[in-house]
Order: sequence, then C-alpha cells, then structure tokens
Amino acid sequence: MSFSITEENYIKAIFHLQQAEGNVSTNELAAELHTKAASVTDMLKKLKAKKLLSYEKYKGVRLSNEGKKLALAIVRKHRLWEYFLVDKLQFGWDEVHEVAEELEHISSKKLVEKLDAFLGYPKFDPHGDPIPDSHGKMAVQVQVNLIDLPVNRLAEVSGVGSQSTELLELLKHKHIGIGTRLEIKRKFSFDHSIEIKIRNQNPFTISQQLAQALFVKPV
Amino acid sequence: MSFSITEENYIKAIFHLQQAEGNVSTNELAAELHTKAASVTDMLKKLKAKKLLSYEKYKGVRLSNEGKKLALAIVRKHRLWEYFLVDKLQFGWDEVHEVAEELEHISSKKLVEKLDAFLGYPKFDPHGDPIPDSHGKMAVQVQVNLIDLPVNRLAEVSGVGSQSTELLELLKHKHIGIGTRLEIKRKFSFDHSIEIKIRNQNPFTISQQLAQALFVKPV
DNA sequence: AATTATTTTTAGGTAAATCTAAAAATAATT
DNA sequence: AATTATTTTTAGATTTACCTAAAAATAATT
Repeated sequence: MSFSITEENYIKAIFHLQQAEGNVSTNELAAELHTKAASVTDMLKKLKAKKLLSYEKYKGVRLSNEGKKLALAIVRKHRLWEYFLVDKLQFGWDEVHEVAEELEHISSKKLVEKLDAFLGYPKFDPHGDPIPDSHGKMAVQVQVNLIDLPVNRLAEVSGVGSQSTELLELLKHKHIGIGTRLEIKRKFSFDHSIEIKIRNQNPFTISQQLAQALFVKPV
Repeated sequence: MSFSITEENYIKAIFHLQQAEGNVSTNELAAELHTKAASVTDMLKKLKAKKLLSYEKYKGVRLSNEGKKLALAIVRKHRLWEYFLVDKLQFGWDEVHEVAEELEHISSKKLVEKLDAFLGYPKFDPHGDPIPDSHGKMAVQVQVNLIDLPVNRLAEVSGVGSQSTELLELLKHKHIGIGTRLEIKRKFSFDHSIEIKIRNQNPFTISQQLAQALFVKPV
C-alpha cells in the first residue's frame, strides 16, 4: 500500500504528538499541520479506513502498529537525509530540516538502505535525535552531563541537577530550559568554564557549576 | 514562482519532445505523460498563463525561455541524482531512473549546488547524457562509448578503442564499421552485454568487451 | 472540392485535500 | 444541575488534476 505526502505528514505529526501525551486531539493536529480542525477530521476518517490509526469521534486518535511502522520509516528517512546533508554536503545542522521534509517522502526502499550503508549506519542525526534502523528500532538516548559534552556536538537540555530556586533563577535569566538546544564552542581549562551557543544567539560563557547542573541528550 | 510536480513533469516532457521536432502536439504529450488529450489541453492553458510556454489552439506548443530554464533545472537535478545513485550508492545504471524521477522534484537550490560539488561537477550522467551546469549549459557530446549510449538512441559508429586484428576481424564479421548506424535495444545487467539493432537487420547481442571498444556519436 | 478521418478543444463531472460556517458533543464554570 | 465555553464534527464549496463524451477544427482521401 502506498500513501500520499499529505497522509504521511499526518502520520508523522501524530507520531510526534503522541510521544508526549497518549491520545492526540484534533486541534493539536490542526495546529501542528497548519490546517483547520475540519480538515483534520476528514483526514482521520480516511486514515482510519486505511487502518493506520484508531479513531473514534470526539475521542482523539492513536496510531495502530501499522501506523507506527509507517511513522518510523518516515522518521528514519528524514534523519538519514539530515545526516547526509550535514556530513556529506556540508550543510549547517540548522538549515537541513526543510530539505529533509521533502526528501523524507521519496519512496524507494532500496534508496534508504543504500543511503544508510553509505553513511555508515549512523545512530543519531545532526540534531542528536536517534535514527530508527531498518526494523524501526532506535538507540536509547543516554543523558550526559553538559560538562562532558564534546565540543561542537549539538545537544538538547533534558534535565537539571537540582530544583533549587537559585538555579532556576539563573536558567531563566540565561533563557535556558528543558528542550533548549545548544552546543559547546570552547572549553576553558583555567576555571572549567565553557562557552556555549544557542541557535540564533551569540555564544556566551557559563560556569563549571552551572554546566554540572545541566543534563543534555545525547550525544 | 513555484510549480507543482505535475507542472514540472509537463515542462520536462515538452522539453524532451521538442528536441526532435519543433512544436509538440497535444496527443504526443498525452502519450508521453500517460494521460488524455483533454487533460493536456487544460494544463497547457495553465502553463501558458504562467508564461512557461507559447500555445495557440490547435497549433501545438513550444517552451518559452522561462520554460526552457525550468526544464534544464529539472533535467540537471535528474541527472545529478542519477550520477549520485550510481557513483556513491552503487545502484546499477539501469535501476536509477524511477528514483531520479522522484528526486528531481526536490526544490532546494542549495541542495543541487552542493550535490554537484560533492560529486565533482560531473559532465555526463550514467547513461551518457550531458548534465546541464548551474547556468543550464550542457557539454557537447562528442564521442560516447557504446556501452554508455542510452537505449533507443540512434548513433553512428565514430571510432574504435583499439586497432587489434582480433577486434577488426570481429567487426568485419558483424558488418560493423565507421559510419554504421545503430541503436541499443536492451542492456543486460547479468554480463553487461547489449542488444543492438542496425537498420534493416534483426537485433543481435554483442559482448561488454566489444561494446567498450566502440565509440559512437548520437545522430 | 467534398467527404471522411483524425486531432484538439469544450463541456460537464469526479476525487483529493482544503476551506468557512453552522450544528453537535464534550468540558468548564457558575 | 444549568449555563456557558470550547472542541469537534458535519454540510456545503473551492481548487487541482484528472476523466468521458460530444463538438469543433484541422488533415487526409477520394
């Protein structure tokens, strides 16, 4: 069975949204896909008929095993292409997403497998997200202390080492939160401070104490 | 301005058909695109409004400069991707066309330029067809190895790769000489032998070794 | 030149994916 | 529990690319 680009985008969006919560609502989907709730309802009926998800009126939606399989195949393609663009074509990691959104819909199975081999079966994409293998299995992302993150390796803040108001005050001031994506540009051995860069911001330095209080994933 | 995949396929088809003849007819296009004449008429009106071609009722169609530019950009992408698939991903040259038909519609200009650089600015694709450069210019095909001649492309034998008596003996036996016109009907990947057809003769097969020893000029 | 055959266009309709506006169901609040 | 607010669905239209069948234009043949 084959699916349209639109159908694939719905499946992918549901997949991402249901990571956080269980069932995904019509409005959430409409927001994610920049469309209207009425359009979503129509499409959900269609995808239900194709057995990609379970859906009952007013009760939200959840992917079937078939749907998950399809979602993982699309995510796999998306992340492999991102890896290709950065590693082989010298794109910056912050400019590959749009292109990969198009490339992920190229259908050839053989292409995906050969691309994977050509790239050396990478486990993580340039943003640090795990790449599903040909069976849909993803490597587990281990949490690393920010102080141990290698230079120039993109990571996402995934946790903090304490809940103290002092720490939170500092994080708020620096605009760092869970999900903030950053990379280390330099490490200074004198005081173990590190210079970090957040997308669209100028690099700035943080102390060893702060770095040790932050956990990131991966790489 | 941006164009749908369907529109791009029309432009590409017109480009290829008008190489041979001047104006392209509605029926020719319908056959090429596996659609019906009525659908073609509809689309021609649309493409005319977008200034990609000149079209007058019942008089066939011809690409404008804009249209040619677009066609060359698509052909460029198609052939670069074919080169990538064969050269980097180890596809056979006979299994890349379908995949390239999808990849040629990826829109990112930056991707095309970076891919071209990554591949080392190749001048010909794996079928021996010239790859337009970023300005739309194509290398002139002087002589091509017979093994690289596209299927169903009429060509004239223009040279041999060696002067050995063994080769000449074989050529004499097969009635092949300088100036002989032939075309390839099939290529067999098992032993890379090819089936060729010479005017007024039944097709026959020649070995990879012989094909590689022959140079031809497309007519 | 008149008739026949072919090609091309028009007219009217379908399916996919979208929309707006209104109705129905669910959730939140008084 | 009743009312209000929000979410979701239905109903009816629109756009793109396609279709069939009939009409119009062009080409071929007698």
